[in-house]
Amino acid sequence: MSLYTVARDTGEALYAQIARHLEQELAKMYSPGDCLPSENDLAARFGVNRHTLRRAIDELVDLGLLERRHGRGVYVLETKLEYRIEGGTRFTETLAALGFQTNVRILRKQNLPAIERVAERLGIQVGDPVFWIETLRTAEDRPLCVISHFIPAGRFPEVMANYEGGSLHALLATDYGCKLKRTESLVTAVLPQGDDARLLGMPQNRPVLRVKSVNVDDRDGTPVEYAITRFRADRIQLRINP
Amino acid sequence: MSLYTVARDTGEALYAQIARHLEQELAKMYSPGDCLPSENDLAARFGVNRHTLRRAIDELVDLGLLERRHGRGVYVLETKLEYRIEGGTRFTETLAALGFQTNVRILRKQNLPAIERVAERLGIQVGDPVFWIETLRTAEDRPLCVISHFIPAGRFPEVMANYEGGSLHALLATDYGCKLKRTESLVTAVLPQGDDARLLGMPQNRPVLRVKSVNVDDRDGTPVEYAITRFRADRIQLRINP
DNA sequence: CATGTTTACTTATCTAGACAACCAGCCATG
DNA sequence: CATGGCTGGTTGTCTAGATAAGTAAACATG
Repeated sequence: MSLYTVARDTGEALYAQIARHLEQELAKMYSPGDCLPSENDLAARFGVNRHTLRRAIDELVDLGLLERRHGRGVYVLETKLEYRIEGGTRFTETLAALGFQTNVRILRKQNLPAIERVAERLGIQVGDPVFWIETLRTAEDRPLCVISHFIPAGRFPEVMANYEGGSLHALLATDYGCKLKRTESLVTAVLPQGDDARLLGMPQNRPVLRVKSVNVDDRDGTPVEYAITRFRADRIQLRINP
Repeated sequence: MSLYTVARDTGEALYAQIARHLEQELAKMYSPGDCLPSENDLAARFGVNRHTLRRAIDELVDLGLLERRHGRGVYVLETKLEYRIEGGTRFTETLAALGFQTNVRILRKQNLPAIERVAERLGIQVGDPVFWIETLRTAEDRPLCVISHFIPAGRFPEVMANYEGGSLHALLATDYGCKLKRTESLVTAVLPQGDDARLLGMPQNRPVLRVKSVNVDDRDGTPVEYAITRFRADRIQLRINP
């Protein structure tokens, strides 16, 4: 009996036991950036099939503790001490997939020099040219959210001319081959500012959910888009699952 | 070649293609509450192994579109305009870990019969006794959030008497050995109601972030606490990492 | 030295089959 | 009629093995 043998009779699934075990081990013996032993090795160590071990690792990946890197290994993630909620997904795309009739209206397209906050998130210099695209999205013909997109003009010179509605992300994917990946989302609640209340068809004194997000190109990790989305709070609810 | 045959050469994984296909089908041909064909049937229909089909369904379960019921089938969920982000973590504990001087003040402790909404989330019957504990948490001596905790009195009879401040979760852990795990969080923005604005020291017309969460005992999966937290929106920001 | 190739590793996906656990409804028995 | 068990169906888990595809470093070649 190896030290690592797992009891098989507690009713708890093997993969769950292994996940718990690994989680403790991570805290004790690993640091952020470390690479775990290969799946085959771990499977042998726990005396289970590789599929079962993968299922265990999947749990920890979902928890945000580990990250898989194809062809390289499984790595321990930073343990950020931020207000952290796992996850992150495309926002409006899911709604469309849910069968809601969604629509995009372009409110504004403009070329601007980057201010500090935008430059920092896009990884460019203050003053570098940035496309500022503002859109209004509706679901079932009722306004859902206003989005301000900021895109580095240097990297995507033709986006401004080519974007005529629809999914901006899809455009970046088809024209530039970007594989978009959301890196962070910050959620706050504020009162609507500027034209937002009017655009969203809501009273000035009702809150909006503001989500700031950065999308990077998963191929090289460079920021591609910084977006600030304002949802009508009465029409949206963020679900956060473990 | 069946109508449902999936191309196997596009680079996109089979399960992903099937997930996309099913997602569209859900929107067109199914209603909330419907039961899908069995995994075996679907696997046969798409001409793939049952494991591959399960993987596809897993995707849609993660998206919140479907729900598995052991021994019964896979069911279509309600499509509320609900926005889903993965993840979930303890809330105030993290702040303490960040080095903030935090404090808990008990506003109210009371024994109540469960109303439907609470009973449903705690997995008990309407009318069953529930402890309702309301707390105000401060960080650096400034009010941060008000939390309404609902705890099944039948399972934790002495909690009410024993809880005198500090971490309620810690109490549940030490006194009952609970291993708390957050199962879901729903985030909305609303205007403060009741005494919340006064308690939080903020104007009535500023929004609060309301987070509803359920904590279960990870050992047996039974709900242990249902909590509704109201954060001062100007003091908090939810970070959601992929 | 620079560059392309091979090789040995990794994770990713798919198939196949088995059994466990759970559920609902049918049916025999009292 | 009421109860309990049987039975066929469902999802849940585990094993086994194969192949694809990405990675990094050693290696060969110019």
